[in-house]
Parts: sequence; structure tokens; C-alpha cells
Amino acid sequence: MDLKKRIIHESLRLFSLKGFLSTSITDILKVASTSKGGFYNHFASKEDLFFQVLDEASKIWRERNLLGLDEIASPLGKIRRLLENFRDRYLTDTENFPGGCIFVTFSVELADQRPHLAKKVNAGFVGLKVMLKRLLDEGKELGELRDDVSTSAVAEMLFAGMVGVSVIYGIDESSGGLDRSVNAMIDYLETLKP
Amino acid sequence: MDLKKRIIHESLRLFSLKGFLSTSITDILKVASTSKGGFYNHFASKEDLFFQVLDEASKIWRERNLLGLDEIASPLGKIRRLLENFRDRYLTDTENFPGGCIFVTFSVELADQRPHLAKKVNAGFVGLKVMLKRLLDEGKELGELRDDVSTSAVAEMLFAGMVGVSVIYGIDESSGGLDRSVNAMIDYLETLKP
DNA sequence: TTTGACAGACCGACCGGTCTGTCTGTCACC
DNA sequence: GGTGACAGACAGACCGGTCGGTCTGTCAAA
Repeated sequence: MDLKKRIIHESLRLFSLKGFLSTSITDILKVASTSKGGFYNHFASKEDLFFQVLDEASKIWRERNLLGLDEIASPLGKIRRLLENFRDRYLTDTENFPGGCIFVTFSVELADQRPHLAKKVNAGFVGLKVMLKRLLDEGKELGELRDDVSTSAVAEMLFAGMVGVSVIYGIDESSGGLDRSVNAMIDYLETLKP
Repeated sequence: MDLKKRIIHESLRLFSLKGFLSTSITDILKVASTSKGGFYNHFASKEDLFFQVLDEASKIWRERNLLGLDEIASPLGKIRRLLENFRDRYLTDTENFPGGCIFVTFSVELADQRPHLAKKVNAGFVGLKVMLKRLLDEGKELGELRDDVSTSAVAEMLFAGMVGVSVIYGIDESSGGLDRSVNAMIDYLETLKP
């Protein structure tokens, strides 16, 4: 792997563990076995690195969470598969995210401190929320959901659940709470059917 | 207000906004209008301050979230009231928590970096989760819940929802997502009744 | 011989923490 | 009541170390 990719990969891991602000460039140089010269030859600044790491993280997020969704016709089935992917293939991916979901980490530490960095993170969150709502709306149209269900409220709650699970899993990877929470969310989806 | 209380109060606000690690003692000295001498006269170290701020934050959390719970007999009613308090009296308390829930901020930034500080934060989380499960168990015993409901899964999901809402509200205070999410959680509770 | 990748010395700013000095309020003692 | 000894509260200079970033030097490939 060439140096640039190695720096991005190792930064992804470190940012997941310690966040962006608390990870020093020296930390990155150590695990990537390079020097200031090697780093600044590929990145204009630490912020430049941030955006490239964020792009890489988004790519991995889609790879992990959207796998197999297009093979499923039912909108509610897609949401169920997304939640299962999220549980089995994303949050437990310790190779790329040893410290838990990097977007949550970024969001919490940057929201009030580096708003221009937080913006891009939040855009991704909004994208997920919109996707959930769209799938719910499609499900409603197909009669998979009761008519009295508020799709925006359900989307908001599923999204909050996913974010919450990410935080909790980042704290304690071994409590079994991840499975229980996601299963409860899947069961909840069932209760919305006619 | 005397200096020590002022330092704790202003630190609470700053920690809520920027987290513990990213808030420098100099930052605190500025908003509290004091000096190194004034600070170290009352606190042995920055970590000492952390624990005292955490105690103060826990006190405020209980004041805000548990208000009126003892006047309610029904366990499910208590949970409902807790969620309403959480929405109306806690997350929106910008005087004490201008940057959102301080426990989430602490937990995310400290879990992998200052485990001995994160421990106390997590203990509080476990306490909330245990309380939710206990109320659900009591509700089940009183026939307020269907027999097939898994109280531990529901507790875990409610907890994840509260944590998730805290993160989301910290990002965007004006989206209306807070109300929608909490309302969806309250509606969800209703679906668990016989 | 030129060029690009990388190494590492170096810069000013800032970190948490220490230490000395000053200022003020409160005593005992005359 | 006056006065000198003392204690605690606070100010700010200072310390070694680390931060992000710059710049020069080295060395292999073309």
C-alpha cells in the first residue's frame, strides 16, 4: 500500500479511537511509519486529511451497510437488512473503526468547535435520515405500513436508535446491548405493519 | 457566587460545548475571570475538576429528569414522564448544557483515551438503563405490558434512543427532530400495552 | 542533471502545572 | 482602639513538553 493510502487508513483508525482534534499528526506519523515530510508531501494540512478520511469512511459505510439492499424488493425488508448490516457488518468492523462509528465521534467533538468540518458529517446524517423516510413512505404506499404511522417520526426514531447504538457500542463492545437494541428496533418495525 | 462554584459552573458549560480534553484551563480562566493561582487554590488538577463537574452535572440531570416521577404511580407513566422531562427540561437546558448532553460528549471523547475518567460516566449510563428496565419489569408485573415483551430489549432501545437524541440535538437544535423522536418513543411504549 | 518522495531539524503558539509574590481580612496583644 | 503576625485567596511569570506547520537536506529513479 502506498504511503498516502496508508496515512488515510491509519488516520481513519486513530480518528475512530481518539477523534480528530485529539489525534496529533505525530501520532499518525508513528503508526504510518513516516515523517512530517512524507505527510505534507501528500496533504496540504490536517483539515485536508480530515476531508479525505471522511470520504474514505463514507465509502466504507456504504459498502458495509447497503450490501444486498438492491436484491430486496420490499422497502421494509430493505430497512431490516440495513439494520442487520449495521449490526453485523458495520459497527463490528474493528479493522476500520476500532473505536466505534467515526461519524458520531466527529459529530460530537466538532459540532461546536469546527462547524465547517462538522457540516459535511451532518450532511451524511441527513442523507441517512432521508433514505429511511423515503423507504418508509414507499412501504406505506405499498400497504406494508398502517395508514396512521407517521413516517417522519419513525424515521427520526430509527435514526436516533442507530446513533445511540453507535455511541453505546463505542463505550462497551461486549455487553450484548448492540444485538438487543437492534433486534428491538426490528421488532418495532413489525408492530407498524397493518 | 464564589470562585469555586463559578469555575465548576463555567467548566460545565465549556465541557458541554468542547469536551474535557479540548477545553484548556486557560479557556476556563478567561470565562471565570480568574488566574492559575485562583484555579489551583481550589482544584488539585484538571482531573480533579473533571470529577467535581461530573458530580454537579449528575445532580442537575436528576433535578431535571426525575421531577414529578414520585407523584406518578404507574411505572409506564413514570417512563413517559421521564421522556417528557428529558425532552422539555433537560436537553433544552442551554444555561447548563449549551453544547448538548455533557455525558455523551464525555463518553465519546474519553472512552478510548481516558478510560479511568470514562468509567464514572458509564456508571451513570448503566444506572439509567437499570432504572428503565426496573420500571418496565414493574409495569409487566402490574399488567401494563404484554407478557411477550422483552423488558431488557425495550430498555436497551429506549436508552439508545435517548442517547441518540442527545447526539442529534447537540448537532442541530432547531430541526424539530427532538420532539418527533421522543414522541415516537412515547407512542412505541403504547404499542407494548396489552 | 533534474525531479519528486521522504526525513527530520526547527518555528511560534499553546498545553497543564508550579511557584513566588501581593493583597486583604482576622486574629492576639498592648 | 491601635498594631503587628499570620493565613488564605488570588495574580501572573515561568517550566518542560507538545501542537500544527515550514523548510532544508538527502537520495533514488528517470
